[in-house]
Amino acid sequence: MAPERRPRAFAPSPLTRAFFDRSALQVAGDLLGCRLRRVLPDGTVRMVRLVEVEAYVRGDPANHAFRGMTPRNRSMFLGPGHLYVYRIHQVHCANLTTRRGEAVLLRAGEPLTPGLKNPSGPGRLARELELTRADDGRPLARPFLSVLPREGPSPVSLRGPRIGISRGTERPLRFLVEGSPWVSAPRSGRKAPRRRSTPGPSFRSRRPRG
DNA sequence: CTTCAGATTATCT
DNA sequence: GATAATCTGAAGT
Repeated sequence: MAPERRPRAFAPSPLTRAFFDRSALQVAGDLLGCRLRRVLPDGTVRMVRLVEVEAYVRGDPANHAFRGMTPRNRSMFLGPGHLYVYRIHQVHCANLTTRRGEAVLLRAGEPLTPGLKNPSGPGRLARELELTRADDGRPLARPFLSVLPREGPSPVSLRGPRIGISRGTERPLRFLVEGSPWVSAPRSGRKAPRRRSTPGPSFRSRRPRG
C-alpha cells in the first residue's frame, strides 16, 4: 500500500493570486496582522501573526530582482503568491511574491501555536516555520502555506526604514505592528526587543481602517 | 576563474 | 557596541 500523500498545489488559488497581484508596498500593509499558517510535511500546524514585514519594490536597489532575473531570484518571477526563500550567512529568509519582480520579506511573527520559540527576525521566523531554500518557488497554497485574515480590528501600524540593507534605505518600506514585543530589533539578537520609547520622526503612524 | 558583498544572528567585550 | 561565522550568488578580469 502506497503511503498516503497530501495533495500538492501547483499554483495559488485565484483569490490568493488576486491578493498578491499588486505592488509589494500595498500587499505589505495588508499583510501586517494577518496570520500565516504553515503545515509541515508530517501535518504539524505552525501559525504566527505577522507583526513585521518589508516591501521590496520595482526600481529598488535593495531588491534582489533589481537587475532582472537570475538563478537565485527566479522565484520572484513565477507570479504573485509564491514563496521566495534566499540564504544569507547560513540563514534562510522567506518572502511572498507579489507583482512580477516584487516581494514582501517576512521579518517577524507572534507565535500562535505551541512549539514556536522566537519567530522574531527573518532568519528565526523562517527557521521556526521550517522554510528553506528547498521550498523556494512553491506556491502559497494549502496545506503547505496559507495567509489567513486578521482576527479582530486592524492593528495600529508603523512605517519606517528597512533593516540590514545599505541601499534604498531612505524609503519607508518596513511595516510593523506598533507595540508588539515580537517586532525584531534593528541590531540585536535579543529575545525581547527593546521597545523604542517613541517612534522616531522617520516613522509614520497609520490608524486602523476602523 | 577570482573576488566580494550580503534583506542575519550569536557571542563577546 | 563590535565582530566572526560561513558560503552562495553575482559581478569582475
